[in-house]
Formats: sequence, structure tokens, C-alpha cells
Amino acid sequence: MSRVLSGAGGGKVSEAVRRRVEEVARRLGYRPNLIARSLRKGKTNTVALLLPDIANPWFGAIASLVEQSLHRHGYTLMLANSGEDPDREAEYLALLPQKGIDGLIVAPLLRSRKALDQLLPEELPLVVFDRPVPGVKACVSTDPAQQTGILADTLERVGVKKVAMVSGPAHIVTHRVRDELIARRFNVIARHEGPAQQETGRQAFIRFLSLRPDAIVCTNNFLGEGVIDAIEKIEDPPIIACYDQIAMMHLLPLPIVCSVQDVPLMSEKCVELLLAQLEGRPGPAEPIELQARCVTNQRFQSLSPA
Amino acid sequence: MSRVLSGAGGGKVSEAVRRRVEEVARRLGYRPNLIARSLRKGKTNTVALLLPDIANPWFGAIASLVEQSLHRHGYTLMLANSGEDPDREAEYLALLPQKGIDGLIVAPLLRSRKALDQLLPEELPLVVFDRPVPGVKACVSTDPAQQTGILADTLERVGVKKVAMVSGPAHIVTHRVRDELIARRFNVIARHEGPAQQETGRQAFIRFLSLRPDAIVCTNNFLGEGVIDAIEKIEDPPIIACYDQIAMMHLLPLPIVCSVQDVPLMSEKCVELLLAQLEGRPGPAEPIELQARCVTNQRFQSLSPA
DNA sequence: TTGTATGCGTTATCAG
DNA sequence: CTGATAACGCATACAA
Repeated sequence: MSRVLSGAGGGKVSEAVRRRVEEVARRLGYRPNLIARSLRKGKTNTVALLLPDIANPWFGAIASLVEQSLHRHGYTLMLANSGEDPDREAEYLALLPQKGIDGLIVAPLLRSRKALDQLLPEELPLVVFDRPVPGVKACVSTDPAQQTGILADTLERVGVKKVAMVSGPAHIVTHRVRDELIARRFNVIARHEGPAQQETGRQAFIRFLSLRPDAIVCTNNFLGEGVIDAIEKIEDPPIIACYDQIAMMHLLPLPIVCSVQDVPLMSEKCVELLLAQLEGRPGPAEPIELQARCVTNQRFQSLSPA
Repeated sequence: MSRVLSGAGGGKVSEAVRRRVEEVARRLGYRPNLIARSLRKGKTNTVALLLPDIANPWFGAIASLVEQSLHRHGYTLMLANSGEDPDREAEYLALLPQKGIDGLIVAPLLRSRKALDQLLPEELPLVVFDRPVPGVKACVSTDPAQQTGILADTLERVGVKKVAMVSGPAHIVTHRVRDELIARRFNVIARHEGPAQQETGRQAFIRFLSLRPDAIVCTNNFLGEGVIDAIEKIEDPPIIACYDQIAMMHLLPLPIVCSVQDVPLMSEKCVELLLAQLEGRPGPAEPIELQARCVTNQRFQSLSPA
């Protein structure tokens, strides 16, 4: 019975019986109970992806690509969203393994390996991305120095000296590091910090109105969109610099420069690293750091070099 | 033992034993196996949300809101993504219930109630949204006539006669209906159909270059962004009309009008309808239809009325 | 090759 | 109030 339906008879089942069983199964509309199977086999063929904000299109793109890739490998994706809330994240970190997952991919809010180990079962295959955690080897992120370096170089080339910063929460590594690295290269005349969402960008721009910075630097695309959305008059607009892509930037009537990460590659590496652990293969000895590339729009390109 | 840990002793457990059990549980790092619990209780406290495209920010926003709402009600969200692929959708429709979910919220590709019933267990609490399926009562969508009506009215008011259409796949109700309703109000001089993604919008605009329509109407925001992204020169730009919000539309140097749906309300209603079924309450007798509202940018507002 | 019995970790039930 | 035991649906080891 089980032998034929689960396919795993080891070839040790006669054609006659197989047909009879299959026929009856179909007639009765039999559906294997995968949760019973999981209990028995200790495997769920499900992988969880825990994101800080699924409303952010950047994470949406990651989710889409990871799902496709896992699906090709026979795994179902279980997507969870913490909304950048440490409590919800902790809850999911503890809950997801209990619900039965074979592995976890996460862009964590948590800062330490210890915190992760406390919540997660010791042996759970784990991949961290976007936000490296010290001590976690299975990790994919973008080289922060290179990422910010090309952005700062591009800004310097057109004579930017004074910048205003719009930053996501400092307790999130990516935002904090970007903020710090920019501060080393430019004179930061103003700074606005808040949730990494459009609304924060809007508020920041209003605060910066009278300051006339050479450029406004945002630690992610969502903040950048908020800033741009708040701009009303466009005479002598500031330069907008941000991380990751801004939609329709070519047509926007202000100079924009973005340091964009390689989303498809990052997604692919995440899945690769997780599958390696799931199949018992050895992962890489060190975290993977990808390269970013700089993109500018026409308005930016027509700026006169300093 | 179980009595204390599962909390469900019915108050029939002494303080002394409770403490002793809790102490030992903590010492051993005990974690309840929720998949065993699900098997026994026949309940998972998990709800699946099956989306056609999680990379589309509109669905991302829905996902985020639905997750928050379900979380407040003690359910975990399991998000799945079909990528607008009928086969993947069918697979998930069959798979998710087997994996153990208490209910399902879906924006389906499928067109018929029969097709759904074939894949889904009969008794599974189900909510359909965005894309109504005939015969499914638990359904939340936006009134198509009203939605398109306000868009067409706004366009007519500025003298639009000839439009070019950029449409998502015709087998998806929302795209087909929007396309048809627009065609009844305007002279459609060109039409480009393809996957509801930015790339399709870009290709469409290139095809429309020489036609000089009064407006380009897109059946969703993603297509609209693609069209705008493809526009290079902005002398005498066409009007862009689309469904749902386009980011930073106020600053874009061309007239834009959007008929936007109420995403928060739609998410809330989805959860409401599902919870009603989960708790055995009677749902509404008829599908719910929400109202859309029209938004224009400054460039559109400065157009002279016809 | 096929039938049968046991256990996966819980919870519910039934004695004690 | 508490301890033991069966059953959830499946896969596997073992017996036939």
C-alpha cells in the first residue's frame, strides 16, 4: 500500500498489485498526508525564507527568485515576514523549525550568532544573507566597502562635498555600515534616521529643505523613493544617491545615482549554500561577498565633472 | 506532562507538578514538535497565501498586511508564489493542503470553481481575492465597472479619444475585463499583450512610438512602470493611465492617472472572511466588491479640459 | 513479492 | 488530580 504510493518500494512490487492499489486510491480520492509523512521521515521538503519586509520590492524580488530556484530542486518555500520587528523575528525563528522545515534562509535583524543559536535548533541548515552575522559562515552579502566606494567615487567626480543622509535603523548592519562609510568620505551636514520605508524618506526631505546639500544619500531604495516622492519643485534639485535600483530613474528630472546589488546572483547563492548543507556537502569556508555596480540616469550624466 | 506544556490542562494540574515539569523542560531545552501536534489535533494554525507574483509590489503590500493581520489572530502565514504559471499554481493548490494548512487565501489564475474543487479538499476554508471565481462566495475584489469608469471619465474629461492598450494576459480576469471595458469607451488604435511585468510595458511603448495615441492605458501598475521606463524623449508625452499606484508619479514629467484599489481594506477583508470560516461563523452571502479611487499627478492636472 | 506490526511526538481518554 | 495508553497517518523493518 504505502510501497506503491510513496513510490519507494525499491522496485519490489508487482505490476498487478500496483495497478489495483492505484485504481482504488484514485477512486477514493486518496491524498497522502504529508504532515504524517514528515513526522515519520523527519523531513518536510520545505524551506523557510524569513524576511524583514516583504513589502519592499527588493526583498520581493529575492523571494520570487529563491522560490523558483527551490521549486526546481523539489522544495517548497515557506515565506515569513517579520516586518523589521525583533519580537516577531524571534518568534518566527523559534516557531518555523517547530513547524517543520529542513532549512532556513534569513536576512536577520539579530546581531549575534549567540542570539541565533539560542532560538534555532543546533543542527538546522542555515543561510544568512544581506546582513552578515559574525560567526555564520553560510552567508551571502555585498562587499560594503566596494558598494559604497563606487557610489562615493561617482559623487566625488561631480564635486559633491556636503551630503545629507537618510538612514534606516542603525541597529541594522547594512544601514549602519553604509552610513558610516559615507560619513568618512563626505561632510555630513544633516542626518535623518527612521524605519527603512518611504515615509521616512519624505520626512527627511522636508527637514533638509533649507540646508541645500550637494547630495542626499539614502541607505536603501525605499528611502530614496520617499525622498523623491516628497520633492515638489525641481529647480536646482539635489543629487539623489542610494543603494539599489530606483524604478523609472531615467525619466525623473533630477540627478540620480544608485549602487545596485546583484539580486539574481544573491538569490542563487543563497539556495546553493542551503542545498549544500541539506545534501551534506561542505559549504564554503568563508562568507560570500558579491560586487555592486553603479547606475546613473541622464540628468546625472549631464552634470559637469568637478 | 502534556497537560502543563500544552497549557490545556483545564486548570486540573497542581502547582507543584507544573513547576517541576516546567523546570525539567527548560533544562532539557524541550521544544514541542508542532508537526506531531498537528497530526494529532488536525489543526496547524497555519494559513497559506498563494500569490501569482510576489515580485509585484502590489502583491507584496497585500502579503505584508495579511501576514500582520493573521499574526495578530494567532496564525502563521505560509506564502507561496506561482509566478503566474498555471502548472505551479495547480501544484501548490494540491500540495499546500497536504502540507497541512487550516485555510487558503488565493488570487487564482484558474477560471472555474470546478478546477479549484478538483485540486482542493472539499472542506478547506478558502478565500479568493483580486480575481473573482464564479461560484466562490468568499471573495474580495474591486468593482471593475466603477474602477474603470472613474479612469475613463477622467481621461474623457481631458479629451482623450484614441488609446493604445498594454494588457496583461487575457486569461487573467482582471486584465481581460479592464481591457474590454476600456475598449468600450475609447477608440483602441493599438494593443500589446504579454506577461504583467515591466518588460512587456517597455516593448509595448516601443511598438506604439509612431502611433501617437492620446493615452496609453495599462492594465496594471507594473506594465505602467515599464512603459514609463521606456520613454526617452519627453516632448509632447502621451498620457499614461493605469491601475494601481505608480511610485513617485508626482515628479514624473508626463501626465499620469491611476485608478487605485484599496489595498489595506482588501487585505483586511480577506483575513476577515477566512477567520469567519475557520471559526465556523457564516460568511457573507455574496462576494465583496470594493471601490477604487482616481489619482492624478500635477502634469495631468494642468492638462486643458476638452 | 506481500502482509503486518511498530514507532515518529502529540494529545485525548480512561483508569487509578 | 495524575499516570498510563491508544490513535493521528505514514514508512519501514520484519515476518510470512
